[in-house]
Amino acid sequence: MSFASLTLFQSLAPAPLTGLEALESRIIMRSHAAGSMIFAAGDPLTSVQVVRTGLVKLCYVLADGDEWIKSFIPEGQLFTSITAHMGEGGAGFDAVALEPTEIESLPFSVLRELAANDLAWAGMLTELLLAYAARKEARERDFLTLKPEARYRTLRRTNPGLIARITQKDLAAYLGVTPVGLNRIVKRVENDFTSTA
Amino acid sequence: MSFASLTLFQSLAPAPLTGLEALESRIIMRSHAAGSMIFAAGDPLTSVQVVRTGLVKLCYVLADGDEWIKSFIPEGQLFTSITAHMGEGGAGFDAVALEPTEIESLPFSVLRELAANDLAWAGMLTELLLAYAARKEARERDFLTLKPEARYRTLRRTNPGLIARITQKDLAAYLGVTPVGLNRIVKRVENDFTSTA
DNA sequence: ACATCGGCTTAACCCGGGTTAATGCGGCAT
DNA sequence: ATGCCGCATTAACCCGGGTTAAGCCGATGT
Repeated sequence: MSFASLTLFQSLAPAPLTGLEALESRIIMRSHAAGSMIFAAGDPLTSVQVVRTGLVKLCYVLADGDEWIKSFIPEGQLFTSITAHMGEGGAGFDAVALEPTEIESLPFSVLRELAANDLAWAGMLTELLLAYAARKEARERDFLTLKPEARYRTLRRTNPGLIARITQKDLAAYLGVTPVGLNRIVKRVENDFTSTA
Repeated sequence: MSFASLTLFQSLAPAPLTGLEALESRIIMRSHAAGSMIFAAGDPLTSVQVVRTGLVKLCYVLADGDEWIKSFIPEGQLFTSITAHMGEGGAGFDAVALEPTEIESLPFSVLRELAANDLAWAGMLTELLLAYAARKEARERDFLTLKPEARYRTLRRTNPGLIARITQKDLAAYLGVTPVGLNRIVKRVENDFTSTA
């Protein structure tokens, strides 16, 4: 049986991975209804999660109740809280299912163990972190160099599929504007397209 | 002789590193005058840089000439362009010395070679990337959840030393506001402190 | 000593997005 | 079928930071 996480790891490794059975036996599958919380900020988190089907949002919830979305995780992608694995205690954010979602969960310690003893696994981990760092860097760049409207236009161009799957409210929280603000932007952009066409 | 990069790597490795001589022999030292460019966006970049003394800024320069600062690299820190090592071609940003700066440069291929054949080096690379990812994540979070004034207040609290070393113009480019905008913020914050005191 | 240049400061005006609030709509539960 | 709740939409007003422009100051070069 081919779990999503196994093929994901294989695809990243510089050489064939051994010990997949050891990992496979530690995988736990879980289902989450749309809207349900997978883990909350502060929860102790010892595992890595792979989304098999569905969609997850990772979000910071501020003291005043404001919610800002760090990222969306669609099927086939992995997520975890980095700081939780650096001795900082719990997760740094909430994870919430946006659709009926199936998740594979496996202990981070297993992965760390494999990487500490096997060069192919260590190489896989490096690739994983490189890709993650590149994504975070791209997002930092967007926040630094683009205004809200340009951020929306960019996302609309590069990832229309995501926009179609989520609410405007969540999209606003991801882009760093309020729902009302985003609605204005969307209207403006639509007008641009219909009038130009 | 103990190069800065060697002690840096040692401090991150989960186990003692071997083959340090191989690396040491490939280190090139370079001096850069204040204001001089270390590399430009688009330049092919095959090396990793460690700042020994001085201060470097990494910045995106947009088509319209606007400059936004991705990060400041003080002595003892490492920097490189991640995307340049992922087959994307050149560096994604400029690197400019802000002070008289001495830099150790070493081929990334050497590091990759070591990591591909030695678990301790692979572990070091993992730690390095984890720390980097955590920093980028924290900055993303600041942009997402804080307004410009709050970003300035946070930096003022957590890293006053940096503020003292750079111009207000560069600080503005780092915080994502214009120089005029930052100047207003600084004045406001100073007033808060003197009137409360 | 002088001119130059870049960064800092301040002022005036502009504008995009924040805030609040009202309305409408669609999905869901009972 | 009905009531409810959360999201989308729209309007009115507010405000922080953007823009432009002017004056100032200190460092640098001649």
